[in-house]
Amino acid sequence: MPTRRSSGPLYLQIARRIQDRIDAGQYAPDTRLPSENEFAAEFGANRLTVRQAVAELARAGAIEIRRGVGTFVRRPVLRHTVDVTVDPASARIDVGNRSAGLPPTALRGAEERVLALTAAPSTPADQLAAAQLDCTVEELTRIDALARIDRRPWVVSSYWTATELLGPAAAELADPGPSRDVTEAVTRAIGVELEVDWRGFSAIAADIADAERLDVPAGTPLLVREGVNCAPDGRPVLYLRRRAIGDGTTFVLHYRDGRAAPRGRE
Amino acid sequence: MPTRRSSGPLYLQIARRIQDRIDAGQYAPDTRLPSENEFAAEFGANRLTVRQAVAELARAGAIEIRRGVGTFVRRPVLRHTVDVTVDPASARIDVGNRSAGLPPTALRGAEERVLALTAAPSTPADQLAAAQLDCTVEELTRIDALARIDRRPWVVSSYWTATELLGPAAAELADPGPSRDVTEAVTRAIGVELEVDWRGFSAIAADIADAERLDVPAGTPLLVREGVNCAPDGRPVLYLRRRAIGDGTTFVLHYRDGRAAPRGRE
DNA sequence: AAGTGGTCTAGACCACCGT
DNA sequence: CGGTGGTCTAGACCACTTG
Repeated sequence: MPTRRSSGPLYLQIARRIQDRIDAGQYAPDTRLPSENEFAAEFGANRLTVRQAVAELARAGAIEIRRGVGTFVRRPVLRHTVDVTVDPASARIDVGNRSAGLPPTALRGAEERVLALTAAPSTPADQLAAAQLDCTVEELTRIDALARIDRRPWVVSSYWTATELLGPAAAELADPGPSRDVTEAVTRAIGVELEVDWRGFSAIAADIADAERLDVPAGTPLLVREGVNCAPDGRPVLYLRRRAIGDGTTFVLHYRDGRAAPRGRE
Repeated sequence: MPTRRSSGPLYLQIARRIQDRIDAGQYAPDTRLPSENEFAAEFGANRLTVRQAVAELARAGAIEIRRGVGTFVRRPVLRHTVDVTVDPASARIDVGNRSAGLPPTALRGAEERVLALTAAPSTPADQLAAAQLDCTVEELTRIDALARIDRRPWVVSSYWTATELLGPAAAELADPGPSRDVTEAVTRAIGVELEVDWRGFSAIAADIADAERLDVPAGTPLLVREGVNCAPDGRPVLYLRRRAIGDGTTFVLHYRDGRAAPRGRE
């Protein structure tokens, strides 16, 4: 499923061009974008077509539309964080990680493949990862992977870790051929036992890139599960961020022993 | 913020009328809806206007559009459930519940008010709640509440419990005036100590009703946290389902003792 | 008052799907 | 092939915000 370059509907081409300018910093955060009429003139398209492109970016969360004022590049969102300390006795459980002994039925027909391996990446998400791992983006490698269930795209995962830690095992990971458990492969490449530091849940709109990989419309709700794994000495070593198609996934935490799974689910 | 009846843009009025027919069962699940041209003729509107209404419902997840074929009423989604058993030692921790000793800073400026109290409700969500609590919808009462942070809508919560269990305390709850901790008020009304059975996380698109309550566009990603609380004898007593504006909320689970909160968050 | 985005119409052509 | 949704245009009027 190669990324279409400059094909497809006109409104999508326009949306991509605007998004590219935002990514390039040509339109900075909080900056006002050109008006719909100005875009229409520039791209030689009808205002409604431009409008569709702009609406797409707004749904994807890239820009914000203020009626009667203009459209603006969005800054990374302010989040309300609800913190909970889980009993450290359960520290070894990686919520939602296959290697934690999940019932195999939960992920029957699942496979995961590496999409790309990028050294020294530089998007805003990469900056965040660097902050989590107390290092710079230059020291990082990002691994992008796509998991499918029954051949349908299900979750996009990104893993960040120090390039140095990956070492020669990186080459093996880069081979996009085989299906594998990427979490496990990365952990093995790093070569130390990792323990979970924290996990967070949130929901976002699919941006244009994730939308193409998951084969859903931009703006589709995605369930985000992110978190940090540490080396035994407590140093943060791995930051991961999964985006699952939200309305097809539930993470369930069971708090009581010996009870059945939630009822009434198909 | 009263619900607009038959006002507002034409495309929204049309969307509501179609949604009403779906809710009433007039258009059953998997049924094909009238074509855009047929709707246009019926409502005396342009096809593009109808199209906007239909797109709204599709974003809200109520219908599914199949190109070249037609639009169909969606059935409740098949979900992939990832189950994890948390050490029962942490059974008393209600993830994200204020009464569990969360740092007050996490929810500074928060308030929660009851919106409505409905006996014997009958939507699909109510059916699900009844299944979770091993009873019929006739025996249930649903409590809808809206929490705000700094006066901005933040999360819509629905609580289901047996009408009988609520007893006379229901009248007090129904008073929409005061701000209160609804979880705590309901628990007190029931009169027994409750413990957490399970909690689940998923992401959905805001339907038309939630979109109005949260003052966001239909289709906005919402972070869903749902679960069941039990009486000490193990009987499921309370089912709750919160929908938070997804891109403004993160639930963070800390697995290691004595570590700082996730870094790099604003 | 001027400029912005929001809604609506009329009409056209295309791409996709089933028969 | 016919019907469906998908895209695009041209033009119009409205509602909102700011100066």
